[in-house]
Amino acid sequence: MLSVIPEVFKPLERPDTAILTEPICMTDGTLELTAGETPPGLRNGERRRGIDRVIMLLEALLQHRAPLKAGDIAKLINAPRSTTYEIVNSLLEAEMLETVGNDGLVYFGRAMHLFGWAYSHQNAHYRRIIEALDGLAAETGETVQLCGLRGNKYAVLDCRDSPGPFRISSDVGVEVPIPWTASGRLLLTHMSEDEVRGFIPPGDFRLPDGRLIPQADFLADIGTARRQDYSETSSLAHRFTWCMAAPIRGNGGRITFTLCFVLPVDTGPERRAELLGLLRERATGLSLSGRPT
Amino acid sequence: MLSVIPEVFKPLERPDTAILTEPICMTDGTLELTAGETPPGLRNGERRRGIDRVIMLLEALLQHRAPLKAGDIAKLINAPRSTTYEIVNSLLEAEMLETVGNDGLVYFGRAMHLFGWAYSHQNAHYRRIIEALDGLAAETGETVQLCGLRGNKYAVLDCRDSPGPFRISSDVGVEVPIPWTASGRLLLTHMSEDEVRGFIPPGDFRLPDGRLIPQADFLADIGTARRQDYSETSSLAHRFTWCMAAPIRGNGGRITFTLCFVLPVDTGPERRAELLGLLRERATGLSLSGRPT
DNA sequence: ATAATTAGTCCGGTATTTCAGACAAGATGC
DNA sequence: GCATCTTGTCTGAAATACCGGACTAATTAT
Repeated sequence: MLSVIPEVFKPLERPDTAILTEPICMTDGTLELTAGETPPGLRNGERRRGIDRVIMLLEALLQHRAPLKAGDIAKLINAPRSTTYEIVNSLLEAEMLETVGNDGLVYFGRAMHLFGWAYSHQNAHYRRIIEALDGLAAETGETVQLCGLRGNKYAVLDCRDSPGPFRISSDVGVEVPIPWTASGRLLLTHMSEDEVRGFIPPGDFRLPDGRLIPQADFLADIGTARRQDYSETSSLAHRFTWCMAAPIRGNGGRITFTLCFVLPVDTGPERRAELLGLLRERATGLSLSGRPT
Repeated sequence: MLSVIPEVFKPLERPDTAILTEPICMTDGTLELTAGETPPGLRNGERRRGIDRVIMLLEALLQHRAPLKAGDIAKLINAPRSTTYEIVNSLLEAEMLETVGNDGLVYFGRAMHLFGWAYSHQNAHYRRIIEALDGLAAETGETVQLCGLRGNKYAVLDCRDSPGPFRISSDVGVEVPIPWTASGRLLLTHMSEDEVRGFIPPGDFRLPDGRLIPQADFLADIGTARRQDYSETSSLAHRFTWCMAAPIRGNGGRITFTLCFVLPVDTGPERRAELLGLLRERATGLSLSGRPT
């Protein structure tokens, strides 16, 4: 089965750390020919399904986090211009996309909002989780996040920012390498070491500041998280943060979400202990089943 | 240009008041043949694009407001079973859909949540609107809604329910005939009378209790709304509600959203006046441009 | 037990959609 | 002013995605 997620976004094969955040892949006509050589695995005249184009388009918009012109989308997702215009117009008509301003920019539309709303409100479980998120934020005044996996990356699904000046929470929906996060360790506790090794793109072990997390350490962390049923990291993705995460288990006992606090790294130990206790209590209260034996 | 929205959902041609909320269109094989006659306008072997199927599928899920099995989706959107399975699997892989439980049910997935979040947070305007919604709800304790158009229907885009026992707010995303609502009158103020006549499906003038709104009255209401710059209705969609709506204008001076209160019909006049003042003040504060001259 | 319905997968042919490229008009650069 | 790039639309042709239908299991009804 052909995976739809294109190599552009998720360099599974050769992770040249080419994580897409800016429109870097501007393969214009000339460049495509000169650097041709047909990068092994992708034929030149590759024809794709409309559905797959749609998925790639939406994913690209999400990663870009800002309105884009149809032409730029075409370059980003590596699709013919004519096709892209066609698809964009279809999605506009369905209100899944919306024009922004008067320069031909498009972004997500009303329909997406409603679909997302349906996702997060139709099942009682998610609603209770959001209430807990609100509660934790209100009671503690700290930054709280709901996290989960998306493919082989970690993503914040929702968050409540601390009202204070300490605001480093990553944006909702931005994909982050799993080893950068405390939650990531919990979210992999259901995997064997081999599965983990095969799952994480090698480039994801390099932190934003250049440090490299030894794979063995990461695997050990996962073991610790499994034993403790929570996970903590300090100064990993950001130098000044202390993160703590607690698991929410789905039907199969598997960890599907985590709740986590993002604290200033100089938070005192007793305050941390207090917050951790609160976090774990709420998270287990939200789990649909206990820890697998 | 072929509109993607299928007749199943929006009975434009012959509005037999067949608004779809329950899976009523279960045209099983036999019935399809007996009742055949090829309902004019739709050929039997009609082949459609994958994209269009996707749009119809998502729209059907939204209207149904509950997880569905692949087979039922196929019936609902009138698509071949094999195609539907194929599409559902593609969307599952992209996490735009998600399996629910263990009976092959599917519903919106994580990706949709993120797309929707992106829609509602990326532009500062919408964020400010949500803050206003929260503020109005907190200050007044009443039910507040953000509304807009979706195609030729009205839809609640977000809401804050009153904490009290009075809870009749319609669900976010449910499509409602425009003439049933106060907001609907405001949202059509940019149209000429002829445009309105062509826009509203005739069946939409019939209220849920069977009463019929004369088209002339409705057109007059729109005129009043245009003049007053707000709109009120009582006991229209529900017998016991008093609705008031105030416009939020987009870039072109056109009304793109409305804020509205849904009150118990016995709310006193002075309280109503107070609430209306507050509502109009907040709404105009959110508009990007003034009333068109 | 037998029949009938449903769930999920698979396959070959063809109606359709995607694709490449052309084109005009606008924008931008020098 | 002329060259270059971009935007948006259109068209013909070919690759293929969608469709119908077949098939197996599982489930339910009679």
